[in-house]
Amino acid sequence: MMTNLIAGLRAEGRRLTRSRKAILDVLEKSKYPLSAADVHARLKREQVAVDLVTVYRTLAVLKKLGLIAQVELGEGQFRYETRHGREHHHHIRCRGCGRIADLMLCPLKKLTALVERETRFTVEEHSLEFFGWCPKCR
Amino acid sequence: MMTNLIAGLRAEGRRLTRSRKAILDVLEKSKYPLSAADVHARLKREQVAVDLVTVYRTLAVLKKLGLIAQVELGEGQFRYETRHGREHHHHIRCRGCGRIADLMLCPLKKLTALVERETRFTVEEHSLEFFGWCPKCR
DNA sequence: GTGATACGTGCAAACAAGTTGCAATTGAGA
DNA sequence: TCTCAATTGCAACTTGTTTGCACGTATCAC
Ligand SMILES: [Mn+2]
Ligand SMILES: [Mn+2]
Ligand SMILES: [Zn+2]
Ligand SMILES: [Zn+2]
Repeated sequence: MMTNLIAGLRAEGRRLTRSRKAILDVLEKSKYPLSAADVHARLKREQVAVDLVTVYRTLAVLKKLGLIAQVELGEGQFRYETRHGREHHHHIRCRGCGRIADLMLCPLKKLTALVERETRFTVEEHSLEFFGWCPKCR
Repeated sequence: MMTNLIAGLRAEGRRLTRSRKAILDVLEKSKYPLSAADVHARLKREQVAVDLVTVYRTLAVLKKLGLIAQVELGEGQFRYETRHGREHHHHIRCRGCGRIADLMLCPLKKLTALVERETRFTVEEHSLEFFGWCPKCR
């Protein structure tokens, strides 16, 4: 991951900084996608002083480098999760407590061709999220 | 649809108003999901004076009544579309021009049981959106 | 139809997520 | 170590959405 980060940054003439390492590290350690505010809060907890604006800017860079993925879960905010070492997958969010769990499967791998035929668009990406109730909230 | 609206409203002790009819009507006529601002702009174009705040409040009511669905397409805003007379379906959005097209299929109908087994959540809903390039932008 | 009343609306203000301008700081190559 | 463009922090801003409150109006009982 750090290797990908360095390589990606250099390829665009960008620099490896303490903030960037720390932010990517926070995402690597999380079991679920984090919002910019989440990342910022965790950095603070770890005594890493990084401004929220830098978090936003860094998330944009990491996303452009393809190191993290942006996720939308109906909350009116974006979340981000690392792509390193994790296969393409999706999520489910509890409508009671907000808990987010990974769903390590994707029924769409084979469907791209069909979607392209139906819509006449070229498909580049997709998002698939589920909403429901976790065992505790049910 | 107007029938559903009246019935739904009454069931909750709410009233049928000019604004609510007009907003639902705008959504019924649109071929793609609209943002609150979109709805507001179309009302203005039709000389229907409704405040943007009322649009937001009405969208919330219609959503609660199950008459409209909320859609997220990676834009940092919500869109809404009527459910009346339209089967459950999904969308694709062009990364060039922003055009949104319906995709009248859902590969997930049979998948709920599997998702519930995998995650131990109860599944209530899902969102599936595609991103790519339309013929003109490709 | 009239009146009472609770629901709905407009306007201003507040919020919240995310972005931008700019001066000061710092990573990376020479 | 020096140079300089990339990065950062801070303040201000933009955009999408929500809230408070006084006034307006749909609905219902009479
Ligand atoms: Mn995940
Ligand atoms: Mn649609
Ligand atoms: Zn997938
Ligand atoms: Zn579906």
